[in-house]
Amino acid sequence: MRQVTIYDIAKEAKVSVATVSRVLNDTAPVKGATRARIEELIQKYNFQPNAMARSLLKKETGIIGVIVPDLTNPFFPEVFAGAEQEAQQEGHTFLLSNSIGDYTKESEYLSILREKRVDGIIFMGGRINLKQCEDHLVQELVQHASVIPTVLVNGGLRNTDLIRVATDEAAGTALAVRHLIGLGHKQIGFIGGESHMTTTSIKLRAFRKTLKDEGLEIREEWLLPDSFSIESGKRQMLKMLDMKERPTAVFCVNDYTAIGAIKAVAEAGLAVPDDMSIVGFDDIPLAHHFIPELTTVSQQAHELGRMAVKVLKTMMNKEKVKKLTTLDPQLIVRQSTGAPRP
Amino acid sequence: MRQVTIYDIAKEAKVSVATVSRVLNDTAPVKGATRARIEELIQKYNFQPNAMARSLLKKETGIIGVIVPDLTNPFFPEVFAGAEQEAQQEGHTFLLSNSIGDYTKESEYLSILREKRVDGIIFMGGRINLKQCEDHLVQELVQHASVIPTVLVNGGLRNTDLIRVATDEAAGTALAVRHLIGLGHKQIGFIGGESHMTTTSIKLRAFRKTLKDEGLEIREEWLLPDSFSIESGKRQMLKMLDMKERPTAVFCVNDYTAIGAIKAVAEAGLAVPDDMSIVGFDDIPLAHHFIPELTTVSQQAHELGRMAVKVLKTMMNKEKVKKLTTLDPQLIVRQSTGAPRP
DNA sequence: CTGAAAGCGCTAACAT
DNA sequence: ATGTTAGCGCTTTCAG
Repeated sequence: MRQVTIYDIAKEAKVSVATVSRVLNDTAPVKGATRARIEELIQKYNFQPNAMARSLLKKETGIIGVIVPDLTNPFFPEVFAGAEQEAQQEGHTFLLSNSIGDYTKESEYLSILREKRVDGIIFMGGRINLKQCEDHLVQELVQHASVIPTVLVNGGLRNTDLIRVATDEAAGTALAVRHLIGLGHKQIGFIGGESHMTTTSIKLRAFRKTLKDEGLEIREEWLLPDSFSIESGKRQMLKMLDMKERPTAVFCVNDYTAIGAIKAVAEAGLAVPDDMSIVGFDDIPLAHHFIPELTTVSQQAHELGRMAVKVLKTMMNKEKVKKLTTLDPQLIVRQSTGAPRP
Repeated sequence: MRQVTIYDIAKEAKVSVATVSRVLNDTAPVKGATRARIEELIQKYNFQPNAMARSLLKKETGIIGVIVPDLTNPFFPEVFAGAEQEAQQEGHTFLLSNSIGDYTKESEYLSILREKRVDGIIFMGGRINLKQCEDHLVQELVQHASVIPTVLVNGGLRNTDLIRVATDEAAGTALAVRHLIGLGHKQIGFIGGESHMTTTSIKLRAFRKTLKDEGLEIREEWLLPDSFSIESGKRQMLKMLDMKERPTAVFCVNDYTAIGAIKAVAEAGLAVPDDMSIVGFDDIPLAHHFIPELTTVSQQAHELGRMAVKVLKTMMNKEKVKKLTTLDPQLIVRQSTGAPRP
């Protein structure tokens, strides 16, 4: 069934398409009677103008493309919701895709977004979280970004000046570690995170710096990166519990590893936080439903999403934007941290 | 910076746009040399054809619109991931929007999707989960569906023949209740769910039917709908624990209420499952990380998403489809259910 | 194998 | 206040 066009309306209303367009967009005065007639027809046929035809000449689609690594990770829907809220007013819509961290897929989506002439791109995960990113992947993104306003969320690419929005993970780490120190801990470990990802190295560096600044010793054997899963948290905590001398508290790179660590402690018949304080990162929903409720650092995912489109909007207006917009993370103190046993 | 067009390529290659189009779409033989020259230019300028111009005349956009009530609820990202996987091959992309269950917002998005001429719509949540839906909301959706292939996921609209894909919630409920009965429970309660939503009434009806079929008594005071939150589960379980005579097991409408119920039991100093068996519904990630791990019914969210686009694809091909495609839920037995105390 | 030209549905000068 | 017309960037006959 062919959709009705502006021509059909015009013909039946006995006016030109220009007039119909005028009432559609309220872009010039139209006589009351004519307008009424046209509006009636629009109602009658339930006419909705073809956005593509319009975009073709206006050169804007009202669409923002979003690439996330894994929507199944609760962090991203939260960012998305924030972005959506901020985009609401301007009536922007989102083309969303999961890259599953697969660089090929990222490239494909980038192409699709480009073909669809989206007004802007929000890029998360994958290549922008790598400590070392292959050159052609960098170039590709730079190329796209030179044509379409693009903002990288919680990531970046060395030697480029791509616009970024990020929570200050180093500050977040410092917040968490200071909290532990404030509680009286002097022996603190680090668990989780893949070493080739920036989020891990940023946190690890901040971790070391904070300990050092506070005059505490850094014990290399208590630095146990691995991956981001619950399993890996469990594994590394098990390893830690096996040591003759072990920390009284650990900082985990994210909430999943923290939960894994807690499980390991519990299964070893020890108590959190009495025998071991544990702090996570991200504040996923699970964090405050878990028992014990997890002390963690909130990345303000929602705010991150809002900020990303805010920045994107100013880019689309061709105004100047800062290369890096930073968001302050927040420490959420709950039950998994406490003073060490005397 | 104006994007390069097929004309720019054509001019520089000294051929007509038709020829460029031919190599772009491999739609007719082109002499090797010419083709090479053109491909080189395409490379050089990083040319990507404008999808809108193409869609304008092909009358298809390669976009599927998805309306979900709340992406922050882990069920939906899972469905989305399934849909994405299935759509992959055909290269379809998704325009996603959160309606927050707000009917006005649903209407807005429906309009936008229509204007953008998406190839199909996947509709979830909101009005299609209402026992009683206002007529104009029904009509609106029917109208859109008459123009754009639309599938309703886990919901429906009375007196319409909109295409639906859904997990069989009644069967899932029966599965859970039979499991409880098989364990030896004879006194079983029902917790959670808003009464005006179909998911609640479907489950409640199946609950009653199963008890009856198994020859068990239905105690009206043990039927406690409320809402879908953790809080409501807790609240109703508290109420139940206060009764002089109480069930030994409860079926909760979803995992959140089940978790709330468990918390209430734990805080009352009782044990799950020894003092109270609890079964949830949905199998959200939290379900198997919670302590005790939750016995629940999986809706097969991922499969649901795949099926939805599968159905959508056949609709887009103008082939016949069943009005209702049903998916069998699965019982996932974990730790929150067991035999009642003797 | 290649080119010319019509047209997809709409907007925006430019006329009237 | 309204109509005419030229595109927006692409695909697709129809000729050659």
